[in-house]
Amino acid sequence: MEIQLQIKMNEKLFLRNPEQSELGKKIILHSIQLIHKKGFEDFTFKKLAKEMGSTEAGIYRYFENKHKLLIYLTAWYWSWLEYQVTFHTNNIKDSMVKLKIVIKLLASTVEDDIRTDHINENILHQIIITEGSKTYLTRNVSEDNKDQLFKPYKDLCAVIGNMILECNSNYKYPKSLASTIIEMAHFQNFFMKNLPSLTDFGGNKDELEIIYFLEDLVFSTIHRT
Amino acid sequence: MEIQLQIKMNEKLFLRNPEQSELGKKIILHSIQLIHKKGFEDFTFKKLAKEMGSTEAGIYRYFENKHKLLIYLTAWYWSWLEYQVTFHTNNIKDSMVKLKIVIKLLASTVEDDIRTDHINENILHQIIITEGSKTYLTRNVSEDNKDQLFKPYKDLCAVIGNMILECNSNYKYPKSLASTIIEMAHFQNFFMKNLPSLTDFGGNKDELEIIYFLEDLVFSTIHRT
DNA sequence: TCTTAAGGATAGTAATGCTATCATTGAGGA
DNA sequence: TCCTCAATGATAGCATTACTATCCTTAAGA
Repeated sequence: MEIQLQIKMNEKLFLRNPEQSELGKKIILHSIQLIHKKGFEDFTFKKLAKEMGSTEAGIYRYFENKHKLLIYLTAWYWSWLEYQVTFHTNNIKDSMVKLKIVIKLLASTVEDDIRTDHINENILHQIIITEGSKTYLTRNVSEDNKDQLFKPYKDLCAVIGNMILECNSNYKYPKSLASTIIEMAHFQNFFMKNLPSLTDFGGNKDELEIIYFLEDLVFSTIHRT
Repeated sequence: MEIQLQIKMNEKLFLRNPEQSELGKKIILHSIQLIHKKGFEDFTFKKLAKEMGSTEAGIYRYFENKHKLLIYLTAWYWSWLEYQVTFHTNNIKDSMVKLKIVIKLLASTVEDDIRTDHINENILHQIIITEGSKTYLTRNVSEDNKDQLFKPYKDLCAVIGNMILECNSNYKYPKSLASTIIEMAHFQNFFMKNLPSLTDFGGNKDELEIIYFLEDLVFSTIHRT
């Protein structure tokens, strides 16, 4: 069987839905490649247009500006990841096991999901690590938040928060711990690769270490005696 | 007695030392105000020049670009904070007490240090919360890191890591836990104010809650049974 | 056949991110 | 006292960025 994965995105994220045209999908495909190649600061719609063999104006018909495009990609990523979490924890009773699966999904190298043509999840994951927090660390957070642009991130955080509560319904900070896990899965990865003295993973640069660190952190915290 | 506080900054952070002239100090003073007011993305040297009643070219004689200026301010902040940590934990034997002091210093509203004329630490702290991670989340991390631009941050992380080891020399991830504390002191604060559903601090917006969360996290992790 | 929406082509404009040049001033040295 | 030189101010200029607007072509659908 051949399955295509479609994620329904918030309409406020775009001017025209990029999933519904060839040009739109090309924008997504090439923007992921180009942001990864140049970094978000050095990425422009003009360069993207050139890379795609299209025009700047054409891209502006889909996305208001490059920041909205980044929010789109990030929102897509978190939605996709929540789906992964749901799928991989399905039918599992033990909440600790579920949490371990989540940590692994958050902190591991992602493999490209072939059910999504124009999105390379592996590269997208790397982008989210470096650029993800820039989506909300702005003057516009509140406004963007009112438009629900961060809903996928908040939903995932809620899902993880609930798993934490299933492990220990007396734990007082499930949501803060959930956002800590999510952020740290990415930051420790970034630090490991770029500022290794901020971590204990030194030269070996093994993602497994991050998983162990996070598991230790989470389970000692929620199973406090 | 009247004491002035001077922090010696890495020479690579500037073209001309802003501490050593009136114009330089004005740049620091007004850049803190303006970044706080407009956010880093919307902050430009032209606007800063206008605000200061100086010229764009004049500012470029001190700082290569606005990103370097942000790194300067951030590096200054972390140096100042390490000094605060050293000062407030001086003569204290109990490592747990020391760690609690650090957490409090990291997560509390900072008061303006009158020993530094041209720097408002309270506002600077708010800037670091929102803009701090943008200093390293770039394509240039490795290069900037080679120039030692992040040394104050890494030094503080090392200090905290050592305190963690003093509490429990068997704990395996002192540095990662230290960077987690530092980052989360800021992120949870940002979330509390802007994306509260990512935290458990809801409407009350009390920094004390963040301190309790971090203390619980740290001490259950390092005192795991 | 007519309509219309999507996309290509091109132009234009204000702001940004610089660099360069020249004049002024004021402090310190000869 | 004069000279020098570094710091600053004033102004200009230029490539790029971040858009917006217009016009044209094409292909699908009613």
